[in-house]
Amino acid sequence: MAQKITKREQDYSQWYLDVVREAKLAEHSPVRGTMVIRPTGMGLWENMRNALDTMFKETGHENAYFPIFIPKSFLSKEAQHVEGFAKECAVVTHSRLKAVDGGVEVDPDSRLEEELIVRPTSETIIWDTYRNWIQSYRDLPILINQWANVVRWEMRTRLFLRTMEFLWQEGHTAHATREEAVAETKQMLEVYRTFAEEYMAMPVLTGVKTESERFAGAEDTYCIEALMQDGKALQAGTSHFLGQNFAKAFDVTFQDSDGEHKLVWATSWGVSTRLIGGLIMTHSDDSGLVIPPKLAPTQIVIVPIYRNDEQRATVLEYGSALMDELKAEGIRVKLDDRDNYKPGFKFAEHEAQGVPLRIAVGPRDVENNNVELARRDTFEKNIESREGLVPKVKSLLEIIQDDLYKTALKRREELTSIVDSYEEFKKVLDDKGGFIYAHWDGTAETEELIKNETKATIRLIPFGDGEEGTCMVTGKPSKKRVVFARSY
RNA sequence: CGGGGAGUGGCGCAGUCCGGUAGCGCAUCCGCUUUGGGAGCGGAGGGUCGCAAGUUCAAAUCUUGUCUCCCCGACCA
Repeated sequence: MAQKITKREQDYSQWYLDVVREAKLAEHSPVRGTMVIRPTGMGLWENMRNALDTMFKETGHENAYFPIFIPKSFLSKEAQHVEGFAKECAVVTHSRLKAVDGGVEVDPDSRLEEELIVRPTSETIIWDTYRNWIQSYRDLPILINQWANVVRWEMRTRLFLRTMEFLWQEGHTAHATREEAVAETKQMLEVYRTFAEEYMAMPVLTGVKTESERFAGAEDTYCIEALMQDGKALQAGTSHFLGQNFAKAFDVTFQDSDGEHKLVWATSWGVSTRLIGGLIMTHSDDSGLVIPPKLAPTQIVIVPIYRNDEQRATVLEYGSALMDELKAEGIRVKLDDRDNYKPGFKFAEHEAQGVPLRIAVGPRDVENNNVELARRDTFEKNIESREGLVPKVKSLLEIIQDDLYKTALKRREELTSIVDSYEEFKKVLDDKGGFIYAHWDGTAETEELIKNETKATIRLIPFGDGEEGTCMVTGKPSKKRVVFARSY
């Protein structure tokens, strides 16, 4: 069997790229750091988007759309925010090209009066808009989400994990009180956690970012943090309590019920196509993509097996009847009736693309009223009776979903360590990787030192109270352990 | 942006050192035989060698510039 996918233990980065390619999720586009998301990848994103969108609606949010172009002056209004994003903004300076012998060049006469920023995130344009929408406490809260593309001029890119243009959702809410905004921030973090666990089958830790890892312009950044198979962490989603920073910068005030004019409290929260990268590195194996049934664009593929036209007709009839029955149950199913590929080839191809369940039907199955069921995640194959197959298959999809989560959780637990000394910390980091719970004195200096010496960062500070101790580096007191890891 | 590697039919590569007008495997198309784990045989199509300049009688090959990708670092979701 030809091996088109590099083995994980041989070269994890190459394996990741091979999986993306063989699963037909995406490919590089001519401009550095940009990608074409292919139908399979987009199908996956659409399923993720639909699930999230439903959850956003259920928590009272509405979708809106704000422009991709932002006046340059807006970016400079919130100091932290500028500092965070200034270095990675694409700027539109001209409005047209002109033809010159055989090609085109930028028309110098078309220089814009005010240059435009291609949004790296939309806080500024949104808060500029909210100012006009908010006058009274009766206008609050504003609970809006948008699905959009954003551009960040990254130095080093990887398909899905970090691209210059990516698709995401950004929620932007406005509230009358601090408490309400904080509650919103936490609620949306919970939405992300639920989505990651229940749909992506990806266990995540939740917590607060340290000051150095915080979103530019936020008072607090909460995050969900996942652990990849190679022991590196991935920030999978963030929810920010923005305090009154943007309200101050954009002068967004409201008259409260007590007659006082007050600054609005804000949140923003987002997840991106980066989640697809996380999904790949959580479940996939050396045969290709593995994706949870709830998100799989195709949940079941039916592969017919035959020796001649007569058998082909019989088997296809049997297979398409089964397909119709599965479709009627709302299952996303395909019948692979291509005649120019052999079954073995199709098996390998659908495995590479991560279809969770395969049903093979051949003349023997038709005769015995059977099918062969094969699980993508475990490669387990069984002959099953055609009678009662549909409910069996439905529950099997649920079992696969569940098993993927359990397997991922077990691996995360195995890759999680608790250490007390810096020596041990370094050893665990190099030998095993993963999440490491350790005491830290709470200073940016110590955090920086650890990062410089070990490349590990504080992924999050867990919520709530923890066991007190002393910092593994400085010996100063620590209120609780924080989570370290090397990360993507 | 610094260090390293690489761009040659759709994909993977050889050819580059030592210039002489492009080849292999897979894929594609046609035909026949096949089909329960990536089919076999026969035939056919497809490349201005990433792009741009330069050197030369002659450039995939030498020189310079530039773009893109991969790995490692600094930055970030």
